[in-house]
Amino acid sequence: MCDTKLMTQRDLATPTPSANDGRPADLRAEAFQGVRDARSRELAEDYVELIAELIHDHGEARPVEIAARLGVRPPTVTKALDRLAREGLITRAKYRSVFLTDEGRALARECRRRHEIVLRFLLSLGLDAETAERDAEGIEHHVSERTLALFAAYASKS
Amino acid sequence: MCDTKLMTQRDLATPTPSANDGRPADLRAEAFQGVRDARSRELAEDYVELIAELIHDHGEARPVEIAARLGVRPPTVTKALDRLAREGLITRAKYRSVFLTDEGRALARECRRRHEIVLRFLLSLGLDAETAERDAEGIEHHVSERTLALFAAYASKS
DNA sequence: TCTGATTGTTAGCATTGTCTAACTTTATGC
DNA sequence: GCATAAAGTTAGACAATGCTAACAATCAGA
Ligand SMILES: [Mn+2]
Ligand SMILES: [Mn+2]
Ligand SMILES: [Mn+2]
Ligand SMILES: [Mn+2]
Repeated sequence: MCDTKLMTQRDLATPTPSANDGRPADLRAEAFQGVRDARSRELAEDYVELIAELIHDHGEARPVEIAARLGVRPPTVTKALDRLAREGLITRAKYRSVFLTDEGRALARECRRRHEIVLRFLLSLGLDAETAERDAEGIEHHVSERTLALFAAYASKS
Repeated sequence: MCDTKLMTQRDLATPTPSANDGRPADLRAEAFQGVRDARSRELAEDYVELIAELIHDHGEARPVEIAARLGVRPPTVTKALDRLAREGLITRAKYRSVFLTDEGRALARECRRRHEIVLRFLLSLGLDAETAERDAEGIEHHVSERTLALFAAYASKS
């Protein structure tokens, strides 16, 4: 039934010190931790960025609009907005539209900046607009300030 | 208690057709959906990539090593491996080391390729090694094949 | 001003991903 | 070969993120 040779613990223990050694294990773990942290912030970032945009373009941010633009169902938005309110990024009253707190507005500004730098960079690399927008939406949450600076420099130089 | 002016639904409804119009709402929703899909694949990708690397470098992939490199606790790994097995990416027996299925190996190869292209690209942009590794770990899951091609071209050209 | 359509919330479910505490199995070293 | 150390699993908790179905509030038009 089981055709894989069952190796016992420590079987091939000879470390085989090939490529990456030293203490990259720690650094790697930190990198992964950083990615997990970024992932936990993604949702809030996309929400506040979108809310700021809706307020700017339409005068207000309604849950139904947020849901449509994010491509999720209204109850998902309700729950997410509750979390954002709990985190102090927005204020809201039942059945009413959504407002950003100062903190939320600051985060939105920061996200919009990142988004635009990444997007402009991808476009300046020669990527088509649609793919650029798609990729930027994911990448924006995972670029360090340092990388962002390089992206901005490249985009303005080209 | 509530100092925000409570706007009623449709208050500032004048559409204010500023910048982005047309049907970008749909496209945006698709972009967000794509990011959500990518996010749901992130974990499996990092696991199989790491497992392949451990097998290559050390002859086997043990949960304790996986946990150390990812910076998570052993039970987290156990549960994740159960999911990967259920998805057909790995095979395993209790208390034994982990093996990749053909499908898992194929995914690992693909992830490694993406990871390396992104990493080389960031380095060729002038980013320091540590930040590059950090950012690559997050970005790799959100670059389209098209973007990847541009990254590869830039890196080899520079 | 009703009344039907639209919008929003609630309740309840499923999955993922993380943890700690406690337990079991395997490996190691004497 | 046994005792201890190390590795791995199980159980159970919890938060986040999504969904559907059902209900409630608001809006808009006749
Ligand atoms: Mn985004
Ligand atoms: Mn964005
Ligand atoms: Mn990664
Ligand atoms: Mn990777």
